[in-house]
Amino acid sequence: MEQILVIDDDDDLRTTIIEVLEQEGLTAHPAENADLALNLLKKHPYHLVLLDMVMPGTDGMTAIPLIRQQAPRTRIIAMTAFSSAENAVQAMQRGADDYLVKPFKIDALMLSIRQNLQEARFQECHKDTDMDDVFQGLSNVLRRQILIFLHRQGMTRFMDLVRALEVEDHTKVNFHLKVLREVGFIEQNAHKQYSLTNSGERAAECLSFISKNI
Amino acid sequence: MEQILVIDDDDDLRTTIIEVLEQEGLTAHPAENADLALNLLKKHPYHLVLLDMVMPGTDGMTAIPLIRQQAPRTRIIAMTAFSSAENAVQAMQRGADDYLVKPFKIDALMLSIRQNLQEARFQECHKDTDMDDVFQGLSNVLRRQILIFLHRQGMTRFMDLVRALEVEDHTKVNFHLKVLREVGFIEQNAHKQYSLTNSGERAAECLSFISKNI
DNA sequence: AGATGTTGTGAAGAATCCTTCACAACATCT
DNA sequence: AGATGTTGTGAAGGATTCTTCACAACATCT
Repeated sequence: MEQILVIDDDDDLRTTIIEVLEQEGLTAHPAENADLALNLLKKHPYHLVLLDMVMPGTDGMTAIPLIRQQAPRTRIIAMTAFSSAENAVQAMQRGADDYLVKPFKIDALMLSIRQNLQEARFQECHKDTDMDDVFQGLSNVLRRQILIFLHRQGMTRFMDLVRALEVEDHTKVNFHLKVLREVGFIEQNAHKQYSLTNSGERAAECLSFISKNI
Repeated sequence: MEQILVIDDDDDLRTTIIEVLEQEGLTAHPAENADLALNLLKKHPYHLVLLDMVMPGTDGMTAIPLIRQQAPRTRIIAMTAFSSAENAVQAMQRGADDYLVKPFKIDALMLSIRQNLQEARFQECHKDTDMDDVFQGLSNVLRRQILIFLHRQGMTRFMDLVRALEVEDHTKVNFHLKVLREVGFIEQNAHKQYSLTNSGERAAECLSFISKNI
């Protein structure tokens, strides 16, 4: 069952939204401010949060990165009555996945929720690569260089990659490309160009996270 | 020198922006439509593109993911005269890094450019400090289990660790402890209890980061 | 002292990972 | 067509990593 957290200080609206969500067969919990919400998120995993931007105490804009930090995989839909393009951009830059302008139709809300839950589920099933595969992919210097190069460069053809990495024996690169393909980090398009899959992108981001943090 | 690509069908605006950027000491190239821009991006790496949303031919909104795919690390600043929150959200969801509403002050443009270039540069510093040791330490299931256990548990004696991990042969654990010690992730105190060093703590945090994000 | 449990070493072999080599299919250019 | 460059396979062997085994120093308990 999909778990949803509704963060809004307006009692009526919060209750209404929760009733609608439960009618739609989703499980929804209320939180009347951001701090309570963060506590709930600490204890329990949610698939998605609906977050009001304007609240007493910690406001929504501030809360976004805190929620992101606490629950990196949880979808965040920002809601606001005072909308502007600048505000929307800021919310997205801080990590919101969508941004709804009040008053919205229930249909619009449900559409956004359904889409975000589905994308999350898609990424989830793409995540079935286990930690072991990840480390299998990352456990070799050349493979890490390939990942980083493709992360920076995007689509690249085989020999260009070989030359960029300054490897004399191209079959060596081939061997490691095969490993990366088997692990699901890279793929080839119709023109035989290599690029990262999204799980490969995430792996490359992990690499940069590690190199930053070690 | 920072390379910038200005994509706009309005000749006057394009020229003006390029002049300003060059006065600021940046290198800027023009492209009057999205297809020309994609060709330029294929040939040459840019740090940042300024992208008009409304153009004949491939429009800006369509171009964003294409640019993203061709040049994943290039910053994209979307520009539009017809702004709405919905439009801004869509641009960000497709991969824009910022979204400016025309007419904008030159100062606002330069601020966004400077910020984006700086963040990009920050992410760039990928210095391959001995990542090899790190991965040496993390490249084995049992070693990862040991790290995670010590991260949760703190100081632990040898046989307690062996039993907690349910390994039948204690010398196996010993072997991996030795590796972890050589890499500098763990240490022993006077009572022969094992615990994480601070670099070991950081490694364990990387592990949990990875398991959250993959 | 003797029995039991803890902590550790070193070496041999197994398993895995990586490199190298020989070669081949295919595209592109002259 | 022939030459050149690109992309790829498979097998052999070398290198590294992991497991297992035999054993030993030391503490603790009875």
